Amino acid sequence: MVWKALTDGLAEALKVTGLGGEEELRRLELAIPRDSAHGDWTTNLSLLLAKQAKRPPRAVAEALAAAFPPDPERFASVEVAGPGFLNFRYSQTFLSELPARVVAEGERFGGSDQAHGTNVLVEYVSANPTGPLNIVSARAAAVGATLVRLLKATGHEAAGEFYVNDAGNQVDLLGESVAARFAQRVGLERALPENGYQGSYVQEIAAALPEREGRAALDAPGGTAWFRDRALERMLASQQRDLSDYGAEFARWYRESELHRSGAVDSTLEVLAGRDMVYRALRPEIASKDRPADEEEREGLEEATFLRTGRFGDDQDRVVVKSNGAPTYLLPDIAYHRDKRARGFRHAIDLWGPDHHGYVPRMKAALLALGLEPDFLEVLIVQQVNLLANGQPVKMSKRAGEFVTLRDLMDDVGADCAKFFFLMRSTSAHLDFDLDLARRQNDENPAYYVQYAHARIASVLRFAAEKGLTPARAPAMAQGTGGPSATGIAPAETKYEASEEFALIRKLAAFPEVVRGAAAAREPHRIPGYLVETAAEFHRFYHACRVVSDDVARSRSRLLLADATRVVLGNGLALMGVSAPERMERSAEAIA
RNA sequence: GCGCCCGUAGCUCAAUUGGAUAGAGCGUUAGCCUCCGGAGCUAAAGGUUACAGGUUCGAUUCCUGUCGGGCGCACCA
Repeated sequence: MVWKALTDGLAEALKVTGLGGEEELRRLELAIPRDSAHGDWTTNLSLLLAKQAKRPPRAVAEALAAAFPPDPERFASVEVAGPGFLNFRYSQTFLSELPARVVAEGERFGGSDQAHGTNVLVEYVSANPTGPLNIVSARAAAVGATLVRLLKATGHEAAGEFYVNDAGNQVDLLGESVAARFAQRVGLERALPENGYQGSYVQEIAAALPEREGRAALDAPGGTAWFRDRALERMLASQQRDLSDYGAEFARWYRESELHRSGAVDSTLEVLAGRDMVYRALRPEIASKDRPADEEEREGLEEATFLRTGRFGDDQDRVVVKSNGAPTYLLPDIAYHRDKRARGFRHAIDLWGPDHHGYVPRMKAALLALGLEPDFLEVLIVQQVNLLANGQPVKMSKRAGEFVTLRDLMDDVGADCAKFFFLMRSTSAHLDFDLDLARRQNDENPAYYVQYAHARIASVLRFAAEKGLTPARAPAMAQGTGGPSATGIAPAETKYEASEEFALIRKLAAFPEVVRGAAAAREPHRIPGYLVETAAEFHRFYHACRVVSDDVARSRSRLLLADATRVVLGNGLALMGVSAPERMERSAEAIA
């Protein structure tokens, strides 16, 4: 991996010149400049070290460049540029051999073992099992699943998990709503509870219940539990089916009820008490002028149990056990994260919806109170999605149960297209999802651009094969040894001259760094961005360079480059969970 | 009132964690099919990065303030 070679080389240069050691190396930033005139890789290390070295940045850069160990297999030059950047340029050998290396590594190309197997748990979606998955869940599912794949690709032991809130008021309310709809179905009078769920799926669940048992449950003392349990399992199964069809994999569906049953909730409270982190008190006074109505409600309240989250950066202490003895949502959630750590995960990444961002300081504070490492939990907020149709926002009312579901979206624009659109944008930014554009199966739809390039390459390879031409390849290829010569292909066997060929090769060479950066920054949107650029680079190459021609050696070199591009596009799409088609049918709409 | 996300081309968004001349797509305009997939390519036009300060070799990025948009501020989950 080039990134590693540069890091090692600069470490050596720092040592030789006496400009720094491990401390300085930690500040090292390597990047692929957007302007290729600035080389294939660049670092600003000398600019960062100039002050402490008490030498001008350019002088530091000169010294580092001179001390950088020669590596003609990879680099042709190390230049000092601008105020003191160090720019590295690939050697012809490296570039000529790269396509063969990409094809030899196949689906492994782009990955690395950089993380050395660090355990990471990614919790995502975790929607309440009280209704169909909505559009924000669809976005979170695309992002979370891709994040897991990115982490795996960079050497993490990563797993996806869905936290099922199957305990508490919300599922009780679902049970009561279903019970009411069931009663109405069998001709009995029963009003929907206040704030009950109104979506049509509630009726569907009620309609599927066996009549005799249902009637018995309606009359039984605590019979709503019967409705609750059945509604819960049905909702859960439906969510699991939707996410599976959508391509979002979860290693485990972790139920909140397990935490209550196993005693993990109680023991977590005991641990917090043992650390002197909880106390019993009445709710603190809130400015009465803002909340006059609270005066009456507060009368007669018993003491609740508070957690000292205020000590750890939260605005105030939070209630973990209500005055009626029931835990708040926070306590089992703390127990859940404690369990994540106990299961051996070194790091937990949670993807939460936009309405939960206020909950982040509370949760982090709670885990600090528990004694977990400060950086154990990392929360990413998946911002909201605005659906647009005919250029107008699609109105969605959760109260009336009217909203576009994940299933609607898959049926409407397809899972591939939906995922591509969600992953195109930065997770932390609001997203306008243009349904009209996503529905369109023509050149205006960016989701097809990358897939088209992949299908086009497959077509060219098929065309060449019919003429008996195959991509250039070395007879014996060393597997998995890494390094530029690992393919064993001799440079003379591939012949590249055109600027479009080298531009494409350079773009392919950047893929591992894009994957590494996307994983490290938790920014999946870099992948589709890179793939669009790569597809564009391929199309440029394709227009400028005839691939299949009478020149057999050149044809085979170019077929190899096309094949390498196919591998990279395929790997990138696989990271996104988007299919890489060998063929694409022209739709009637596209032809018109 | 407090907190979080955000404000970049007509529209939707990037900008490699502070880097070199702020880039794509759509839309607009002008071109390119005897030939490997035209769902493609080439080019033009389009910017005081909301505004005002600050930090430094360097700011779209970090800090402060103002304006504007969205979302949160429960003994709900």
